Amino acid sequence: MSDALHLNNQLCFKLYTASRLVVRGYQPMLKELRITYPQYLVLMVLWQAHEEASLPLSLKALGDKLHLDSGTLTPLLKRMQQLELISRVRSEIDERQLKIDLTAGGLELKPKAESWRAKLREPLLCHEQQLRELASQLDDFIALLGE
Amino acid sequence: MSDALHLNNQLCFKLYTASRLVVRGYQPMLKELRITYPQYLVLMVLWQAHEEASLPLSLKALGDKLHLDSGTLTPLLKRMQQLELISRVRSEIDERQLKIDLTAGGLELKPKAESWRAKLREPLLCHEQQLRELASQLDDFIALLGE
DNA sequence: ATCAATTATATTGTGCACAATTTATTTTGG
DNA sequence: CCAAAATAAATTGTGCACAATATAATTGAT
Repeated sequence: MSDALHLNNQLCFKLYTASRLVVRGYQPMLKELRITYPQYLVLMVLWQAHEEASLPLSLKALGDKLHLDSGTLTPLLKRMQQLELISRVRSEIDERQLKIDLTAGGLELKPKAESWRAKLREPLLCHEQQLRELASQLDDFIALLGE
Repeated sequence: MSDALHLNNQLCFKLYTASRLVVRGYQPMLKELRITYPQYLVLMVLWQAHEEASLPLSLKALGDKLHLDSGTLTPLLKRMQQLELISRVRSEIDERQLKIDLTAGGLELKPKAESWRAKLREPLLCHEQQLRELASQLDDFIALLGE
């Protein structure tokens, strides 16, 4: 049969599709918050760092968590600064580093995101166990590919 | 604790990360074949259609399989035409439709991709069952989100 | 037969991803 | 101390994704 290259047999395509579908699901929230999905990911890192009192974060530290480099983050963070969600300041200790911090505006979005997240999860509640399994398998897979 | 928005607890972020990691894994093949990952997906659809003797495909039919619209596909297919991997011809029956067909050049890449795929899977062979599970769970998840 | 609705593709504009290179700063080994 | 290596960001350039809109061909209901 030789369907090795059959699209629907390819894990890569399933991941690509699932990832885009999820982002699509976030659109109502993102539209209301007036941010993009990658910007939402950045905010999640910063909200979390805020909880842990480890703000500000360098661009590098942020990029390590998201697996993104300065080529992606530099323009993205400039846009977020324009939106007054974050601040971008050179470290005085090490002039190479750019310190990223949350502004009041960026912090304000957190409770809104939390309530949206609850709302978006609602239709999936009855599949909680299935989602937990998927998440766990993805963790293994990501570890397998070398993280 | 309130770690609902913790990055590592978010399925969406795992999918986003896993998807990008896989594409990264394909880079050696893509570099040799001188194509991008989305172009590889298009070729997979066309190779499969070729097997089923259902070429040419309209842009619409291609987009339905990949869940991509003309905004993405039109420029992508134009580039693939430049690379002489595909042909783009208006349907004579319905002038709205653009028929996409494989060229000899596009067909030539298939055996190369097949052998690359075998090589790329090699290090994962011992996790065959785990990958099959993940694929199956992704199918369920994609169906859950409405496909 | 005609025109309104539908369908297929193209276009425009924004924002990632990422490879490759550049610039500036800091660290380190001799 | 100093030059070479390492590190952190920025820049440049290409190619998706996708929303929104435009254009043109076809269909369908009257």
